Amino acid sequence: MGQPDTRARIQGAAGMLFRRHGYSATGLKRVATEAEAPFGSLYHFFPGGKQQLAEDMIRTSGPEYGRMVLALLDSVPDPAESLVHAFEAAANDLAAADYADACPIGTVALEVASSNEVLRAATAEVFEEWVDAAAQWFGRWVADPKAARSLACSMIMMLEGAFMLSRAARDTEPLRVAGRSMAALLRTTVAQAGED
Amino acid sequence: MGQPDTRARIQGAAGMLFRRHGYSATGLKRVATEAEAPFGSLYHFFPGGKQQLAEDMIRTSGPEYGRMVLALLDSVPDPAESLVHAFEAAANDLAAADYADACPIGTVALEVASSNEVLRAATAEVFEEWVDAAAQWFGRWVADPKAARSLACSMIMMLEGAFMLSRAARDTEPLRVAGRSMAALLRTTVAQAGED
DNA sequence: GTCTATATTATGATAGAC
DNA sequence: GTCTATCATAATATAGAC
Repeated sequence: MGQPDTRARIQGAAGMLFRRHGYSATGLKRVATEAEAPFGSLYHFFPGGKQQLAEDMIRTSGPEYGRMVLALLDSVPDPAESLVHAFEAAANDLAAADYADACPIGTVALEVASSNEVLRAATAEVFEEWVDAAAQWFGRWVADPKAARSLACSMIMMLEGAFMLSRAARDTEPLRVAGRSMAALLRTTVAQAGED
Repeated sequence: MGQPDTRARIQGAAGMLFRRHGYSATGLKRVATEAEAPFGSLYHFFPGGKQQLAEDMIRTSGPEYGRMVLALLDSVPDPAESLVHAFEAAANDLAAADYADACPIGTVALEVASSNEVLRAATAEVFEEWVDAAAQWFGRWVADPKAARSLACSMIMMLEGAFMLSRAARDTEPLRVAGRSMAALLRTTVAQAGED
């Protein structure tokens, strides 16, 4: 390695561009420029070209992002309050990034769902991992595994949908609404279980 | 008009491709081919090129789709049950379309959010219209306008997020979970208002 | 209004000197 | 491993015959 990790810079630039503009709109020339790397290095480190670069991003940034979101979920003792705080943190981050950087794989996931089987499968696996991890977290307050998994899946969906609406409107309100709705959903699930 | 509405065929083909593959991945050559229209006709009817074609799609298919979804929400007297049925209908439609045709503007909305101000604003206006219309519907069962609007926004977000996960996994389960969660959210909101 | 041909630029990808 | 030049192709867009 001559430069301080050319490969990492390429990965970083690709991840940023895929996240902001999606798969199709991201050109490899632009990736090389943004990474301050010669174009040839891109194919040296990623012989599979654009698809390999995207799959690498999905399988690296995806799990990382999942861990980051899950880590936000223990900010306070009350889980419902934690949900509100986590979505508020996401809202603040999104606004600070000028509504550019939301979910690293969401845009790509929709783009490739019907056109690239390799990348579709990669995004599906990441979503599945997120739901599994979140279901474990909800399991700490909801005894029924099916109920915990339903909450987990709902949280991921609400987050993705909230990112879409917040980015489109350039307004954090959808994300804040999503957090309050998830808190209400958790509270009512816990209360309902207590009745049995 | 010589052929039975060349313009409409171009609109239809563009809408289908934008919906399935997004904005960047949709080529105008392919649009013309799919529409069985000569390439020149495309620029004859849409001098603004790709962007005009996309904006037209967003402002036409967007409101149409909103009305279609809202119309599903009165299938049965109980509103919570209606929500479950509406999401189930969306799930069945998506599976029948081989997970290709979900929300007509969702993919485009994420793609253009940080790169095309005209199209971003168009998607934002459509989402706003949807939330307004849904808030009116929820208002029939929830007296507080803020609560009704919160439910409406949550429903749209949950639907968009569910489309993303269902398309990625090629599985209708996320959409069905979303419907049940929205039903629970409505029920708890109605119950909570009754306590006051 | 219809349709073909083409201009121009960008894309993903490769070859090969160093 | 680095970097440049270039390939082949496809993109958006336009010109102009009919």
